Amino acid sequence: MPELPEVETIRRCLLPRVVGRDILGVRVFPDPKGCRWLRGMRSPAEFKRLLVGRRIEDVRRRAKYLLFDLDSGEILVVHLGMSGQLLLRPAAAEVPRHARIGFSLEGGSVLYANDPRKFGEAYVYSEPAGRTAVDPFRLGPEPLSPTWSRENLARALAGRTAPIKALLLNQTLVAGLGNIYTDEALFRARIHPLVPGGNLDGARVRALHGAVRRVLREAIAHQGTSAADRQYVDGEGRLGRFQNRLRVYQRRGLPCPACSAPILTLKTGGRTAHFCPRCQREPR
DNA sequence: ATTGGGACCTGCTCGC
DNA sequence: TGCGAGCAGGTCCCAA
Repeated sequence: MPELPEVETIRRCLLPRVVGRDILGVRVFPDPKGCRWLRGMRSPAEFKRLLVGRRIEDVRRRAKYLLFDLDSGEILVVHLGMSGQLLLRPAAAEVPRHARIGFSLEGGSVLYANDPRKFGEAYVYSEPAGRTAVDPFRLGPEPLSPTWSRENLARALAGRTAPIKALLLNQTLVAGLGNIYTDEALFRARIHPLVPGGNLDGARVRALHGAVRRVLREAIAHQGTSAADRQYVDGEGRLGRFQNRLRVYQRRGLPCPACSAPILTLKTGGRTAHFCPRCQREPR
């Protein structure tokens, strides 16, 4: 579910609500098949030991990862996978249906990791021994960073034969884009999703670089995309609003906002790409 | 090395 | 109304 704008929206929601608070307790909800959420940790007990009594000093984002800086110097790393949510609720409120972890915070609230599909993950990064799974710090550049230049994108694409759609989804080339925003950026740059990345000339790389930044900024300004299944909500359970501004994603068969041709979809790399066949020229 | 396909899970929607 | 197939925004792993 959550791509860079959704994770950033969650971060901004949680920041004033959790920073400066102590973690009073950690509850790991039992799962008959094992809690995949903690697969990066040796055990739930180890996870709790590293967190209970720690104060949250900051909440940062790296690509689609949320990083909770702890007063121990360690970092609670959370990735929401496809269906994960971080929900802040009063301690007396109902436990979310798919709760995997509950972090009880000073002040009477509980931060729940709620995730029906269990693709999410949390672990404490305590350089280097505590981390055994994903390394969030070996991702490609942040697309909204001032240092991510169009030359940087051009270098990443040079010589690549894979479809540009697949390359934009590759987190080591540029980090934080998922299926929604790759489709939306390619539409805005008028590039067909199957064009081999290395075939893009300077003008099109420049257009793509600008489109990626614009679409991400606009999506953050609208609190992310809560698409058809409405799974994405921020820490207070609020929906995003960018779904009203999507131009191609989840608009198959609807008219292109630029030229009115019906939006088409295709499959590439196991993902559905949405595009306008008239505005985004077929590669040859 | 790069590319492409499948696997991992559960819940929801759609068509019959 | 009920059922199975297909689909879903992410990442990892493997084989070619």
